[in-house]
Amino acid sequence: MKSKDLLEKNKINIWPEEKIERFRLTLLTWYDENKRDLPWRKTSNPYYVWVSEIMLQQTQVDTVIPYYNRFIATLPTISDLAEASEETLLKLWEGLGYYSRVRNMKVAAIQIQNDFDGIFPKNHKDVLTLKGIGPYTAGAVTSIAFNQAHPAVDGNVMRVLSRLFEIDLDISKASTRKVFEQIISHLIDPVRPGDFNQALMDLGATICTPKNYSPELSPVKEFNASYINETWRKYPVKKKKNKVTEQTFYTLMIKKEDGEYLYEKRPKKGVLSGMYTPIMIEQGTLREKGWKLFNEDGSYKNSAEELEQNIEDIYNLKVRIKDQPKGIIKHVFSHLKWEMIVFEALLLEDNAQIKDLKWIHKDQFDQEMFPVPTQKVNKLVDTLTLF
DNA sequence: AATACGTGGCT
DNA sequence: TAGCCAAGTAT
Repeated sequence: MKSKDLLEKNKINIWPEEKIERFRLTLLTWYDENKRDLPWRKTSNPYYVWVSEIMLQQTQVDTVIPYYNRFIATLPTISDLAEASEETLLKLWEGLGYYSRVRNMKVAAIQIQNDFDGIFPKNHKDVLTLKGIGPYTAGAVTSIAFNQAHPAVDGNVMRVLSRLFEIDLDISKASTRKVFEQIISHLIDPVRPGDFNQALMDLGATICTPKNYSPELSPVKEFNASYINETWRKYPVKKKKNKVTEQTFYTLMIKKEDGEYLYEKRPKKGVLSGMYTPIMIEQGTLREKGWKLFNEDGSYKNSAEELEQNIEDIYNLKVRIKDQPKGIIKHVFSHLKWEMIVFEALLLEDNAQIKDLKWIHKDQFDQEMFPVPTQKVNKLVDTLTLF
């Protein structure tokens, strides 16, 4: 669909040129005086801008800063990234979440070596071919690093614009982003497109916030139709999320006498792919159909014998499991909740032939990459009483 | 088009 | 607290 059709269809009236120019000036003046001092704003190196934009996906600025500094200090060039091992990369990303982001960055770095002579491409279409770079990130990097007038529409921008123009479209729908990109293509400052995009995001992050929003404090309130019409509480329109799936796992900290603990590498697909967790058995998937560790009244059964039998059947490991759980750990993902009922166990006999098992000494925990649920379980190690 | 994919902060 | 929210992308 042509851009004009897209805006007309949604009854969005773009301002006259004179008003657009006043808006640019007002926004950029505010930005120049109020922009946040962020490490990636000290450079226009496209590699650094790229790293920051990937880290900032669905992640708050304060969380990203230390990760960003460590990442570029460790891997200062694109070729460093292309040659880095998966373990190095995951350790640098440990705790940030959405780990496919860093795996994709390595793929993209190799793409840059192979397809673009090792130099980050300037052409917007070329940038979009890079793994892990979608419409937002392509617009952000080309506008910020190369000063090209491409929209960079993220959640902030959609929230700001939906309030400015009283847009009723559901911002949680993928198709909606294109409408906002059309608006930006009209508004964006042709001289300072990178600053314009960042100004809109800063405005969304600091003033035009999701909660505790006070439109009268905005530097662009005179342009804000929802403020003028007192409809600002309606925007943005966003569909509520569905409830997340809840899963309960019997989680085993299996220990050897020498202080090593057993971990299992997760499958290549799915949540926390390729990362290590303790042995986890989902409640309801045990061999004994319907077997549970709890009595009907919610109290614990006084024996983990059946769980031991399942471990032997599945892993060829003979273990002695302590009867009472060591603790219950809850971890919330974006799309599911885990409840981990943690038991300590002692290895009696190891006939395992599954290669994705790994013994790790507790003194080595700091050197290993663990996802946060595993880190939470690991914290219980110091409290283990053993047998 | 809808869903999978982490984590931490805030109310 | 349970739910929402944060500079999205891949499939």
